Amino acid sequence: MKKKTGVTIYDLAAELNVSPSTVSRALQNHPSIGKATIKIVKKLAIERGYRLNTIAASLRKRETNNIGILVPWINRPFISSLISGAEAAARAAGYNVLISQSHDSIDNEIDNIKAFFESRICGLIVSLAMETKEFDHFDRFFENDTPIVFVDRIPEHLDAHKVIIDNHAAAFKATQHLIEQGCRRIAHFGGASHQTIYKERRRGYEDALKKYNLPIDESIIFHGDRLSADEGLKMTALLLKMPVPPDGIFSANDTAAVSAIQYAKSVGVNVPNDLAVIGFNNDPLCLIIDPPLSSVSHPAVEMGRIAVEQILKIKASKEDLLTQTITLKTEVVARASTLRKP
Amino acid sequence: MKKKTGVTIYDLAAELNVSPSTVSRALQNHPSIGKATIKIVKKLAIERGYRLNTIAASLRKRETNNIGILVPWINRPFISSLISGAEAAARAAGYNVLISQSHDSIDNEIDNIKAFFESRICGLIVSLAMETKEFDHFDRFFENDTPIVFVDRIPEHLDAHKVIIDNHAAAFKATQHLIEQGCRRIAHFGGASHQTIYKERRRGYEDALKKYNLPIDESIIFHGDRLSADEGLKMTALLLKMPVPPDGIFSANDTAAVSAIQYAKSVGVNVPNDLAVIGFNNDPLCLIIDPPLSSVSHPAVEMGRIAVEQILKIKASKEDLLTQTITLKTEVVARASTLRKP
DNA sequence: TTGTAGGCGTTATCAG
DNA sequence: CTGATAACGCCTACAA
Repeated sequence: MKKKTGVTIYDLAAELNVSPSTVSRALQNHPSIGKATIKIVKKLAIERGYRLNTIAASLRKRETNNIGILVPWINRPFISSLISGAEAAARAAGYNVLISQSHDSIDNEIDNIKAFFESRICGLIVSLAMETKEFDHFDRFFENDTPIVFVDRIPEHLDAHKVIIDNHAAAFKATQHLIEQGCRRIAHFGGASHQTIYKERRRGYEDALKKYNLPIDESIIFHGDRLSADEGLKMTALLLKMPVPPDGIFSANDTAAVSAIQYAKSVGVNVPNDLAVIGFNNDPLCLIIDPPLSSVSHPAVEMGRIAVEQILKIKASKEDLLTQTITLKTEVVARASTLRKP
Repeated sequence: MKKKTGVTIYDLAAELNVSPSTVSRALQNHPSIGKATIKIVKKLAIERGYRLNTIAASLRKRETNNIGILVPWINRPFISSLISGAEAAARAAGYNVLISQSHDSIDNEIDNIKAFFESRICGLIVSLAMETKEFDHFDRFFENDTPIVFVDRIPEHLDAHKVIIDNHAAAFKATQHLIEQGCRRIAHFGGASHQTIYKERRRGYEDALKKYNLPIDESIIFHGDRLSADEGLKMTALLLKMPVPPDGIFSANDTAAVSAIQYAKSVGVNVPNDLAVIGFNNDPLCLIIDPPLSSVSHPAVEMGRIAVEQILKIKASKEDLLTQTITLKTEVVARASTLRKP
């Protein structure tokens, strides 16, 4: 198992009768190297097929050019789109992308963060595990000045760079949309309530109800652990068995919303007329379910791209940048699951 | 931006009055180091919070502990599951996973392979881009003895390690299932016909027809570029406008199959009685569409895991292993889109 | 503008 | 069983 080493800056230096440092500097367009020298060096580098040994450079600089991405699950439409956007942006800038998944477990999250740290990533993008409530495991990166950007599921009270959507506004608009379609008793499927995104979505939901003077009824507000299809079915079953069932559901994700539609159909409840349903994320499955599911668009690919751009920006600036939160736009995508015929 | 260096083997060596080499060897359980020494060294390593600098080790060993995964698209259910399986297995073994996507373009594939090579990955898992017909860009890895494992979309005639499913058998069984449900005129949606998986699926389809003495009719066999939802709609529209439309469709993926159902429903064609539809991959959307889509299960997570295991096995063995093709089992998952009432 | 020299932290090769 | 020494390939004060 021998790896061919390839051409080094020493080889080029020898051939050109200059020192290796000159070659090194020329290759990186160091200002103090003559234009002519730079040109000659680069020309030979190409001719000889020189390739930077990033490992050696990493050792010297004490960091790699790998950006780590930690997410709860890779195989979810929203997340894999986010990764896709991040990967494309990173690669375009000459960085690699390392991925790992917490499976929504805090222990995994801690382990993976540690592994990332030890492999000397040069930047980290994180969407928190459902379980995560403490953030000490990120401290080593802060101490280290390794840029971190939190995306989507973020630590609300941590002073850190973040890329999010306005969950409150999105939820407000989604709920408002249901009200505009005539719903007066709207249930809510939320996620773990310590997670900011779910807390905010619930707040948006409640604020919309308030604005329209509709009562907030705790008995039709649920919080799922995972908002899985299974949970969606169970929650809907509970709702529809109530003496006064709701006439609308705002679900904090699409999976549970789809289940709601499926369950409603199975017991002869008409969607959207008896029960209007709106989800969140605008996953591809919105277009598969019948009737098509209204949802809130989520710019996942863009979020991934911007997170990488933030990492690069932070790295590029010498001083510590003030932490910044970038909020991306979302909109209600109205489809047949909420559009009632007049 | 200063990175804390942390404890090195020199620090441990100094404190224990042994040489750094002894520490290094003790840490890796080198056989020629005394049990006692090993114990002492490891104990101190833990106490002092020593962490291996993988970059330095990589420089010395000329390879990293990063496994690269190149896939067409990350944000597809089947692929993200495959990555998920690979990531979990790699991480459990102490490896990181680098991902990149070709977007089904050969140029991207070549670029990404080059980037992987330059970042000195220690193993590579590849599922080919739709466009790929030549494989020279992998040569550098072969010359280098860096293990490659091809998964799913593989180079048929290249002597290499592969993890696949038996596409011919799967397609045969799927087609047979349609026949058993009474279909006599079965159309086929295939992918790029130079890709082995699609060629094999078509062969399986044709062989099933032959076995049951059904004619093979080229006019109801399509090959999509991407097998997208859009293509699915168009192909179905063509089929249903024929003087003698088919009574069954075997699609080489689920996306196009779902479109077929949607189109059929939109023009009042009953699924499964007028038109039975079966897809491939058993994506989550099979359970969303109404009627639920029959499909062929695809052990994507397992495929990812096994690919990583193969990489590790190849690395572990000193001599060049004979190339091996591992074929995973699939089965027909029959649902309402094909199950006709007697 | 360029060269020199030392070091990043580890591992492999020799000797003992 | 253990130690000294020399790489791995690059970068960066400091010197010239």
